Amino acid sequence: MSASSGVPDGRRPTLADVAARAGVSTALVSIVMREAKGASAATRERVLQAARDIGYRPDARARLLRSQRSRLLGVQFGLQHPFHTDLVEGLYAAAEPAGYQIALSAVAAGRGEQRAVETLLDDRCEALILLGPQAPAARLAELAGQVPVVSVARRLRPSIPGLEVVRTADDKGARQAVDHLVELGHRDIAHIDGGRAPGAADRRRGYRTAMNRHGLAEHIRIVPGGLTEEDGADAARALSADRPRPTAVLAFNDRCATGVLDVFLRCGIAVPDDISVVGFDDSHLARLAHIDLTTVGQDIPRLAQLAVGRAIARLEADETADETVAVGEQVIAPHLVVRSTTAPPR
Amino acid sequence: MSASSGVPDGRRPTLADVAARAGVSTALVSIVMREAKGASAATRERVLQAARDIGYRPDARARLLRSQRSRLLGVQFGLQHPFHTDLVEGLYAAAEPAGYQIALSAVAAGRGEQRAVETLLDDRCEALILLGPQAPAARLAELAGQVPVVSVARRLRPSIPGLEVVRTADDKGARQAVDHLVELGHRDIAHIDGGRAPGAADRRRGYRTAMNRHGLAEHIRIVPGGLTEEDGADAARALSADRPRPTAVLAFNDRCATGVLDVFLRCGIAVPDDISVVGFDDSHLARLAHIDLTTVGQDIPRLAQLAVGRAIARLEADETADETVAVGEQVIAPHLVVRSTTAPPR
DNA sequence: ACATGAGGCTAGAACGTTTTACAATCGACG
DNA sequence: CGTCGATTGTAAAACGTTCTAGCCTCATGT
Repeated sequence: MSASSGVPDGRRPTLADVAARAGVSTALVSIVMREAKGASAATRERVLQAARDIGYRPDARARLLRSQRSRLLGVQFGLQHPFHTDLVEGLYAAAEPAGYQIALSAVAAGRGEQRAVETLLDDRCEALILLGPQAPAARLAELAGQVPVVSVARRLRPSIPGLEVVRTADDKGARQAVDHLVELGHRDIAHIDGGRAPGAADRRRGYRTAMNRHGLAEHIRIVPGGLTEEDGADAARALSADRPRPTAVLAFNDRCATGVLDVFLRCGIAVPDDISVVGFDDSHLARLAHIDLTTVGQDIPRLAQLAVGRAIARLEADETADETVAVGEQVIAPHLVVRSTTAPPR
Repeated sequence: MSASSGVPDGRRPTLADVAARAGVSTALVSIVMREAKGASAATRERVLQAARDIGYRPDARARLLRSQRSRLLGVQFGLQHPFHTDLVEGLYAAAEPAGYQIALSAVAAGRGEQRAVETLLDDRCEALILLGPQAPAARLAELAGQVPVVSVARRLRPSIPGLEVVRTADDKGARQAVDHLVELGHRDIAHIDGGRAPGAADRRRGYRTAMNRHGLAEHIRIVPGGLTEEDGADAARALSADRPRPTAVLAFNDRCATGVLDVFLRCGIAVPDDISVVGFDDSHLARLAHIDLTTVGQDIPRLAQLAVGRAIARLEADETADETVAVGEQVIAPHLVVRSTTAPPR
């Protein structure tokens, strides 16, 4: 029996209710609500008052069912990846001022990318922003055929039409990490890789070329890893049994590095005294003082800004049939953040 | 020029397209797509084939514009709270088998609860599941007047109609933590509280009564804190200057505890040798071996399951005008998880 | 032979918006 | 004094579904 809403029955108030109360047509109410021109200041105020009175809120679904534009950007992200949640925060910040909404769809245990993307598509998102997508390139190409797609942090053949890539120069990042370690005096530097994860191939390559460049070819050691703490832990266990043990490790990402730190800690291997550890991403995780991880920083706000920018550019271009948007790929530079998990070898 | 879609122009295929191709009415296609009864096996197959041919996917917006039920549960969560992301994972797992969809709306820097809830409402969610909402009770009551609301982890006057509460027995949790510390031999136990955060009052009270019960009334010390690492760090700095310094600290939650650990670490105060630290939530964070925090565990999958269950119960009850759902509040027991940040005092 | 009922299907009206096309009013200008 | 162009407003047709009512057809029971 809550009388907070102005309509008698339980229904949510609609345009028609507002129109009736203000004594105008629904079309006019629509004009006022959209802040379009075509209404006098006086009626505008009268309509707004009526809307306030009965607690009217436009129905987003109906609205975008009618108007072709939904101004909705679908975002797929990994719930448990700090790097992704940081990115999402940036995406909100970039999209809302530009007049676009974000629709979130999480990838989690029991909910794969396929499912995540499907729900976004069903919601009629105009473009898809995929954070570190793992789907096969063919699948992404297929998607890009239906709707503009921005892949963040995953490199892809730039020739796929309708597909934009925004990413950090992963190879360069790995190189920076190796340079830093070499500068500290390390020679035996291992890399725990990310397997087939987005960016893994580039980081692997960056590591390899940097090692070669420093004349450390024979010390190249790549341990299979992954992108979770568990993957890092497994790799670290393998590594700590190796002889000679490397004096430094570059992990695929911060989560992986955290797993590495854990294992070393429990085995009594001191970081950074016995071994140095470098992560990748500079997510929230790395900044926790208890972890305080030296890591390769990605410029997260920038990545988010660019991703939204590319998606929107694509949309507005499609609208005007303007073909001058063929950028395809934006690569931005990483920068090393030195914290306390790296030091000269003993 | 991508011919992947079966319709000539760029349009997304609709019911009508499928109907035309299969040579039936749109109503029948609708019946088939919804797996409703009223179509023969033969035509059913023919329609499905046509749908596949042209790559038809139902339009979620149009669908729920028409059908009164949207089967959509709106979830408000804090992007940066591991406890929340863990919960969201559980919510997906609970909702999808029940035939409900989850719509996510994040609270983040620059995007408050008000905004988060508004977008959910605009999307015509049938019910709202709010994770640790901080909004004033009056606001929540107002919301609950419009739509069933489930508050997770935030206690509220159970008398508010349309509002369900699912939470952990926070007071009991705090008591368990204090009991554990007392058992280890601690007497001087401080509490860094959560201020006005959800659950903070109960945890404060639980701490206080437990201390009293153990005859440690004069050692009660409550330091103002909050729910982020920064809040914990500030409190820890204050605490480490105090004389006598407490031998144990119960922090408001895991994030706060992490901040505490950081500061102690940097000040050269050893945990658990010089001081024991207990967190709250048992989120991902606490389990990171580098942190390995003794904490009060909340049964996250259970909380999620119950939250979805209550929301759905409410909806189905409203539907049948059945008034037997007045549960209002579900409180579930916490359990202490002992890890490596607690030990007997020196 | 005739009602009865069930299965299979369709026409057409919703749902709550936006959009298009057009009508009325009014001041100004020739 | 008629005509023009703004301005302010409206009626009605979309948008892509679901839902209600009802129409066939055919088998069944009497």
